[in-house]
Amino acid sequence: MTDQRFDPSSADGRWQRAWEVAGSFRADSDSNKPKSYVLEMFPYPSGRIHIGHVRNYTMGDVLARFKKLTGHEVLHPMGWDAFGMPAENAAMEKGVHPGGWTRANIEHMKAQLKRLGFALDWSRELATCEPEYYGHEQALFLKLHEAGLVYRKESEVNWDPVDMTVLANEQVIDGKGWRSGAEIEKRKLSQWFLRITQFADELLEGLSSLDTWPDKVRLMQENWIGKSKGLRCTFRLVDSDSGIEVFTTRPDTMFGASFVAIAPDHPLAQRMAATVPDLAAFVAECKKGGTTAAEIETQEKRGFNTGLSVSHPLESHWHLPVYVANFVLMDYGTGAIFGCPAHDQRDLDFARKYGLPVHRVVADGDETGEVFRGDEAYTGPGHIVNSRWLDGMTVDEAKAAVIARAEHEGWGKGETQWRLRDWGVSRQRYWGTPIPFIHCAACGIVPVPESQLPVVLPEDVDFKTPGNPLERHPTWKQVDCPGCGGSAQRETDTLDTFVDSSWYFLRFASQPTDKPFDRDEVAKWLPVEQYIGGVEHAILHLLYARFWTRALRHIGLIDLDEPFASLFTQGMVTHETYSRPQGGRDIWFGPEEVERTGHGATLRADGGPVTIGKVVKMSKSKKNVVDPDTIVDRFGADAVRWFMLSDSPPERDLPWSESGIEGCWRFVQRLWRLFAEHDTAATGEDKALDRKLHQTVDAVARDIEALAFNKAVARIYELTSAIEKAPPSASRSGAIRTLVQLVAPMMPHLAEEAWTNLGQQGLVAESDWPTVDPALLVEDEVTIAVQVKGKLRDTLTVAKGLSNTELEALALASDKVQRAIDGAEVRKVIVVPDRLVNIVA
RNA sequence: GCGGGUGUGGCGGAACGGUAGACGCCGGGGACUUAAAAUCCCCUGUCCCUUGGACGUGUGGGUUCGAUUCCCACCACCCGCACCA
Repeated sequence: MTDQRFDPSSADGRWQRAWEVAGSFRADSDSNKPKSYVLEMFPYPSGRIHIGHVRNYTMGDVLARFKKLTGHEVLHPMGWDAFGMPAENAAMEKGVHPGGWTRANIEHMKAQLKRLGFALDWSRELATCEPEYYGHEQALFLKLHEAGLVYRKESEVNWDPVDMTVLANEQVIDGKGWRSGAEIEKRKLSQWFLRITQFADELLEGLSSLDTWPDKVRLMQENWIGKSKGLRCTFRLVDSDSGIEVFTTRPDTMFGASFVAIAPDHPLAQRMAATVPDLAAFVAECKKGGTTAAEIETQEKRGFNTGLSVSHPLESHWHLPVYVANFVLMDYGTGAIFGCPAHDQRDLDFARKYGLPVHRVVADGDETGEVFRGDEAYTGPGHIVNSRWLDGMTVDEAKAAVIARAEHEGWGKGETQWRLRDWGVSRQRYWGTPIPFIHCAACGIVPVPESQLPVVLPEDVDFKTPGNPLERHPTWKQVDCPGCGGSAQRETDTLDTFVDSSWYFLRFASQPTDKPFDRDEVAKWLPVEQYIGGVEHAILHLLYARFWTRALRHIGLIDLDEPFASLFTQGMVTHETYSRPQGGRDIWFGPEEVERTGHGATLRADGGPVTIGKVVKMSKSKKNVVDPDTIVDRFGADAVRWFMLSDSPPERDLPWSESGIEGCWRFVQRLWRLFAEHDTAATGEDKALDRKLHQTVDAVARDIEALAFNKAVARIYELTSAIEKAPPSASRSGAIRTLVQLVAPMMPHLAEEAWTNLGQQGLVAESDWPTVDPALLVEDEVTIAVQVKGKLRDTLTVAKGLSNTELEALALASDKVQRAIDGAEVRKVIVVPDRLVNIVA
């Protein structure tokens, strides 16, 4: 006799051990089954698993388990994106070592993941912070260097002048350092770059082959790469031989130009600043603040009139003033622009502020006057006006015409420009992959010989003072030059952690000790059939991984263009917030501190009311987090997994709720009763139930493959109700056995327990997905909607496949329809077979 | 500021241009019980002159016999913006 209730506290661990003993989720490279590589973005080991991880990994797990049931050899691995800033912050705040902290976090989080019963091949686990991983990364970096894809150049960082350290963008708050509170400055450093722009065209073209990626991600990447055709041309300085080189994507608006602006770090600005103190002060002022685009573009547009003038290339006696402006970026184009205020918002803001002329040169309607009014630039299509020989052309025609003339007259040429910039990978930090180069006074910058890899991080570092501990370490950076043998220094920059995550999916395919990956194993498993992670990675991580894959193919290490055949971006897990104003600001309470009471909520501690706030992403600062361990303790892994899959479509946010998880718990028990209490000896056929069963199996399979888990869940609820209501029969017994298999990918522990209790041999995780009889998928009756002038007036249940005339006659015979027509003349009847009749009267 | 997305009952959501609200949660009523828990059954978009009807998918327009779905404009919220991962 089975227990009355399903007890996850005993069943979960028992089945997790059974899978481990059976090696159910070991991926066998030599299997001749079709291969399926299911991958979720690996986590940063922050300390504890977040409920968002649980959602992400549950989705991948359902797919991986389903693939196994449908006859695939599945690779479903897990690892750790283990380098990064939080470990150094912990070291500074708590005095622990980043390595010890990270490894302890990994142990804890691994145990948390295991409790959820994920079908992972733990034999392939990796952590990017171990030399066994990053040593291979150093070797790859050196190979890319040999191929000319790695170089050094100057680039700006956020400099904290008090802590004397480089800050990440997130450490700059309102232009000030997060610890010191000092005003941040932009400072130039010589840094390492990867030549991603060499692949810009390929990365753009490749997007069209990724037709199972979300359109939004492809669009975002396309915009990020930002291919644009434009004109590079020279504006000659008046009374000088030299000029200012400008790049523009809008040569059509050239006659609307009213000024030229250069970046504060443009060579001309730098030269002039040396002799003009006011300009030097302005340039220094521009150095304040952070380096992010959002910050630069939202700050007030300011400029400094240099007093210089340039001639307009199309009209040499027409002179334009030259400004140094804080919104012009040295990194993009030539570091100089011409401003056409009427048709660019930034230029318009600037022109209004400095009283510069605003000429309309593109018109979309009757308004064609030269004087442009208002504070909203017109950037849409139209025809050119007030522009001499360009008048009447479309924007595109005018662009081509100006480029043609510039090339003919020799003052400029058409050019393709990319918004994408090369990837700066230098980080002035300890907890990352050391960049394997040596600085020698005699030989310059020399690669570490492959035989000396890995360059291992020193363990004995201190975090008491800010800055890079590698730089300060007493001995680590002192080495002999591999070239001349003289004394030299190691590079102390480490690699951006995005490098670590740009090839981990290759290392999962095989883990040889003498090389980063085995080419044949990569060929067997890659590309990843389904990659799942958050939208926040839509651009950077995914673009870098695509680039790295192409770069490795370029140097002949693999034969793969795109690493991820299909991509899915899941939504966040959210929760309502609880707060109470105190001392002029809100203080927040966690869900476990609060009692929900009908409409409101009270604080358990004092019984007083708290405000129920917005439903937002779970975060420590708002305290609206739930801990996966706690809920697994209370409800077991299956109820938690089921909740992760129910209700919300997987690409949308999922609001966590106490009542929701309780509902899932009740459903687990409801299934358990159904499995335990039914009459296994019953005989006889139940055609309607058979039909429902086969329709459900078919639909659930399609839903899982489309990752529409919420729909699969809804169908399983429907089938469960249908089985519960059906009288005992052989059909019903069969349906219950099949239902166990349907829920097995989602609630694997319950399913194993039930499978055994039903007398089935082996593990349900290793069984075969039920087959569908196509004959049972079709219904023989359909319900037809009958509308009069588009409004529903009646429904008819009729045999499937009636002709249009039969349906029309049946519809007109309806009393309700006749009442709605009310004697009016029937002008038209629209019939959609097996669906609807619409009478237009 | 720029790029991308989302918007449907009290809540999460479903719906090849064709019956809006499947399925779940909450709530209400009932059954069982000494009682509670658990479980089961029924009801549950709003409004009205309630055997019926009107309204209703962020807002305002448009296309169509018919629009949650397609087009245009707007509003609100969310994500990304190159050193958070």
